[in-house]
Amino acid sequence: MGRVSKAQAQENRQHVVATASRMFREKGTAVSIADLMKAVGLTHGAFYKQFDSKEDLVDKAIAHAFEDPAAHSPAGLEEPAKDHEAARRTLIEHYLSLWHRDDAGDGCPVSGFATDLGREPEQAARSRHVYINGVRNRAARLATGDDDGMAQLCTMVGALVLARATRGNPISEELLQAARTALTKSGTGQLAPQHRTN
Amino acid sequence: MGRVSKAQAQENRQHVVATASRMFREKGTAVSIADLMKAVGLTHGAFYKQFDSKEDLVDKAIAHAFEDPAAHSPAGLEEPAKDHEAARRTLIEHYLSLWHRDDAGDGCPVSGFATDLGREPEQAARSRHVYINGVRNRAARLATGDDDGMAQLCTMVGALVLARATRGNPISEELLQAARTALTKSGTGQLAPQHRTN
DNA sequence: TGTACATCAGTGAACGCGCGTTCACTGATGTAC
DNA sequence: TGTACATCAGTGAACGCGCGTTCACTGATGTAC
Repeated sequence: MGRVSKAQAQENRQHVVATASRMFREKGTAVSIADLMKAVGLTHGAFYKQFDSKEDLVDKAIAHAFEDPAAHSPAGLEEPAKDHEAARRTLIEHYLSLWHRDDAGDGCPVSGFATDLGREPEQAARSRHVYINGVRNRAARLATGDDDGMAQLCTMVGALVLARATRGNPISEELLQAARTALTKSGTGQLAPQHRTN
Repeated sequence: MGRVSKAQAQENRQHVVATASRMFREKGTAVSIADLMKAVGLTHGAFYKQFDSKEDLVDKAIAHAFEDPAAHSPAGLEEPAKDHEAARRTLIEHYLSLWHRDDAGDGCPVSGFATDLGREPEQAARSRHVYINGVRNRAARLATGDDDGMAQLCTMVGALVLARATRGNPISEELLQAARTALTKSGTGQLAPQHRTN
């Protein structure tokens, strides 16, 4: 295959970033360039025509995940909610759903990249400021009258991370339910369906 | 170096497991056998005289982390506390301390292995039952009259993981403090010192 | 207790493999006239 | 608008390197007599 049109090249580039963004959230940033490019449908040699290095791609993939609207508001949250409290409840329900537990690739990058970023040396990780903005943003959406939302975000991230680690055992669902109850003070005893319905 | 005494071999073996337990919590289970054995002070060839495979070691290292008393009760919690509520408060204070944020290797394995275990295929990870016991155990120690401790554990794990991911930015300390306040309803505004004092 | 020999923890070179990265090459795209 | 040539996204082989694992070898330990 010879040269490809500028528009096609741009499209391929975005496809690589979007795919990396999903694969890194799901499997960690250790996913290899060969596997990534295979998933995109290109050969690994093309990678370096588009990116300086793997590190460069990791930065761009993390930034992309935070711009991905699906990661912000999965399922039925696309249209802006009537009021803050309704939006807060919807966010909690989706965040602690079985769908979100089982589909980390399309899920929240705050949970998806937390451990990988925590293991990077402090001065490296140029994407840390993007991550921190994401944390503040999500906390703000959880804020209530007497809480800035940060403790609630901790509860949600912890519940998701623990539910993923214990998947296959009943405690996984119990953790999600316990967090829901604590955050809404009115647990329904009913978890959201496993897969997206929209 | 020729053969080594049975006692010495046993000691070396335990040293490898203990070191792996710390390094895996800090850097993830991707730490190489070469690096691990170097840290222990042996050559990598000796590894297979003691363990079947790296997977075997990972299982043993995770189990060891859950048996490590320091991981259960860091700093001044060695002696059994007078009552459950005092023990609960002490656990929270230590869990959300700067020491715990900055020393993952000697820290709680529930936080340290959560993401690694979450990325393992469900049927693999023979150490998952050890992990689940650890989760139940810690939740029980946080339980109060109207809460089984699971939502609180989510808050603590989330706060720790997020504080590690954002280290170097003020939000890291804010997250720990927000979680403390939420869990004790009496935040002191004062974080524990960075390093162990005992 | 003393000697002879088997055991086996640790050594260090080597294995095949996958990693991130480089590079000569291809040929359709984009451009200059 | 048509022709000639430069550009450069994508290809696929190759690079050095570190990975998990194997193996012939060493020599102090452990044991049999």
